Amino acid sequence: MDLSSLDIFLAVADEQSVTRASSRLGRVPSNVTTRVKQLEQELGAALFSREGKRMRLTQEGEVFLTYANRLIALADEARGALKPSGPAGSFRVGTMESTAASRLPPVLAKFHAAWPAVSLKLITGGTKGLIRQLLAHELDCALIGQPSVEGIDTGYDVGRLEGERVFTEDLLIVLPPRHPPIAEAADLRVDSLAALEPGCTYRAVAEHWARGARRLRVQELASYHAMLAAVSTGNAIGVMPRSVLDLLPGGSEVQTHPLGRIETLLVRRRGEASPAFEAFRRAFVEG
DNA sequence: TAGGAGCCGTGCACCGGGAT
DNA sequence: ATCCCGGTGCACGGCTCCTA
Repeated sequence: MDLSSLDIFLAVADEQSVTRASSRLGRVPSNVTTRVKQLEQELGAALFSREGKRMRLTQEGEVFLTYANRLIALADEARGALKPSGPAGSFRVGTMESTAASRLPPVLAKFHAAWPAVSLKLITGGTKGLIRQLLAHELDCALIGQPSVEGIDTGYDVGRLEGERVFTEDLLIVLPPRHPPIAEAADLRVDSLAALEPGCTYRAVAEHWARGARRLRVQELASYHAMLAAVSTGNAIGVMPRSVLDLLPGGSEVQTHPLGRIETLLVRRRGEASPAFEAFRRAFVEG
């Protein structure tokens, strides 16, 4: 088992296609097929199930994926550690959509300028999904939302992860332009909540806030632009940080109700700090 | 240093599945 | 039924490493 075999395995797992993986890797498909088969023979397990033309990871493949990600990341880290000039290699950062839009641009610009040798990959998602990916070694660190209210489980496991606060967000319920002002959830005139995926911390906080007073039907949307558009029609409320609302065109036309403060944490697996992570962390701390 | 063995990548042909 | 696309197998050539 060598690193190139792992690269090939990861590319096929990611693309679910030999042809797309081969094109991404700059190899011919037959070579990719051969290398995958060799790896399967060496491991004594079928990593993929061939379903027609689709290459799907088997259960063994899913298990091996975690290890392959760890091995590749460790190799990158080892190469980076030997470079006196600073961190290098790939660095995978998971982030909430809102953080990526409103907070990260200046941090990323600073990081890229300081460490051009680091190939940074940004993956967006909800807090729960990001934590799962971090624990599965599919990410090197993640920016997650951590509410202060009790009773909301984000999946943040302090035994296996460690993190520090990098931002504080003012979370808002976003109300349609002509909705009367509210003091609590019972004052709502609509029963639809436009929100992102189920693992989104902000969505969980909004649902927790409305619990008991109103049963909100969730309209699941893919972006904050779509959320604001849904709110503007008058049929739904939304939930987003003030920093995001301020960036959206039309954001000043809706009404808001404060939902409290949410910490954004920069988290990593406990005890694992690569040179690239330290450099990334400094980009936040030193502003 | 030269020759052989083994490994790896490429090119081509073939097969099967899906779309039209 | 036909065509197209994607996965696979095989032959071949190039490269590297080992040994005499």
